[in-house]
Amino acid sequence: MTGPKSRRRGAPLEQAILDAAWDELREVGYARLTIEAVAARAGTSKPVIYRRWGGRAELVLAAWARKLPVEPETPDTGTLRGDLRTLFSRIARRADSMMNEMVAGVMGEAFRHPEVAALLGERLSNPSPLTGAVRSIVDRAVARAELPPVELPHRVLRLPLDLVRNESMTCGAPVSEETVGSLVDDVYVPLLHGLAAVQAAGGAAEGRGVAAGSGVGAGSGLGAGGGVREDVG
Amino acid sequence: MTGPKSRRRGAPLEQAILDAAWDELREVGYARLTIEAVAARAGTSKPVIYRRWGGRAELVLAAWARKLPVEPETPDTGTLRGDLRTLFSRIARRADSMMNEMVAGVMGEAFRHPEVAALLGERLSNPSPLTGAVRSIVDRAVARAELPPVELPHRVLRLPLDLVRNESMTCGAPVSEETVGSLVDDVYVPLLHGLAAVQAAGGAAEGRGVAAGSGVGAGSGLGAGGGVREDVG
DNA sequence: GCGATAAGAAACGCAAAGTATCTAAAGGGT
DNA sequence: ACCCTTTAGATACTTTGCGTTTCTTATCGC
Repeated sequence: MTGPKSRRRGAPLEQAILDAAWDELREVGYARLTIEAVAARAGTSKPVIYRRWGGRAELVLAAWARKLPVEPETPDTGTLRGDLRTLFSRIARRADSMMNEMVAGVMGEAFRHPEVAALLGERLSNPSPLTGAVRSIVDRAVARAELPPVELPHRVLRLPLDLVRNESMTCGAPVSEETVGSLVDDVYVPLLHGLAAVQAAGGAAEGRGVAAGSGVGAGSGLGAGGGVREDVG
Repeated sequence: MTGPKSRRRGAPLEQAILDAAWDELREVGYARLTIEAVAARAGTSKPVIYRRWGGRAELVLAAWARKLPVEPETPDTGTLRGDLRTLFSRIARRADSMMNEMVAGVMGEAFRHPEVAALLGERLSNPSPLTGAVRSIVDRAVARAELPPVELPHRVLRLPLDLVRNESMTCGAPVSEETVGSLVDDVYVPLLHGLAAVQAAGGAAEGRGVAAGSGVGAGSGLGAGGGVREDVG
């Protein structure tokens, strides 16, 4: 054996710490994850971790970043709605409670640490493999003439993930099949049809869709509302 | 004066504590809010607070619940798009960083305390005054023939708030006018048109819209994906 | 091998959580 | 007016984890 006094450095040590952090995250969650526990699990000590990362949030984000996005196999059920339900369900499974608890926790700290906010935002706004799946699903639906040709803005591409995450986080529980159905049937499918319609109508007026010249109160008028702002929900 | 030894009890004391909690929240935010500080500000002591609430999350939720939802004056700019932009902007202003930091923080704890999750979920899924505003805006657009008649499912009614909150929380910064524009133009307006179209077409097939009989992979098949579930974004 | 670098171990001060104990004030009932 | 139950308010305590400091010594580049 290497003996009781072998001492790792650099990359291998870093990997060990990140692995430990990830395992700890899976076992106790973000709220109960402590630097000390990660250090212990990695067989190292706190200062080694603090020398590399600024705190829990950064450590966890680094551990997360190592996990490569899983390319979801694009579902192919034969209908737009079926494909979307399958896709949304898969997202809902993967966005399990550990993941969401982590995101919620990191978010809480992101408000105080701009660099954490930046890392998190980057992580959440680039669901690259998912956007590909959405695109293929829609393309296939267009090919089947189930949907008029439509171009999907970035916002719409990332919407599935945003919807599911929002749902999962606000109810703090796994997203039910019923909810998935509602997201697909009440929101996403109609949205796709609407986008197609709007693009067919507005034709020339690219980019900013719909009634493109109409924005009356659009700029920064924003009306009254300057007062109380106590509540949102 | 009442003298240095006047002692509040019951409701008045409770109100004082909740006010203190709210003020503290506004000043230092959820992450840095401590029970001790709230007790000090309210001129009372920790045990008094712990006798009434289980911890930060419950205390803060109670303080929040006292703030009555502000009835937003329904904007009236003359166009659907203008009204929506104004409404979304107002939501974005009210969902300021304090609010979102609080929600994020409470969410973090909600995963460990089911009762907190319940309170939070209830609070977030009933944006009653907002749904009214959305309805009026849409009704007016329908009256102007800017939009075919359309019925809005609950999910669609709460979508504006969900979209803005999601945006605000994931980027940890105020939602820009540009983002608001994207939410309205790329998502919400097309969605409304799509809903109208779908309802006009599907006519009889109420409730669950679109291709109502098609759900192939809908049930619980959910395909592969059972393996890695490491990443979402 | 030598010297710079950095890991590992231990301990620190600090802050806040949550709990326990005690006192004395408030308020209700007679 | 009194007593008696309730509970506010004060204080102190244990625990936990943070983030830091110090010191020793293993590892690596030269």
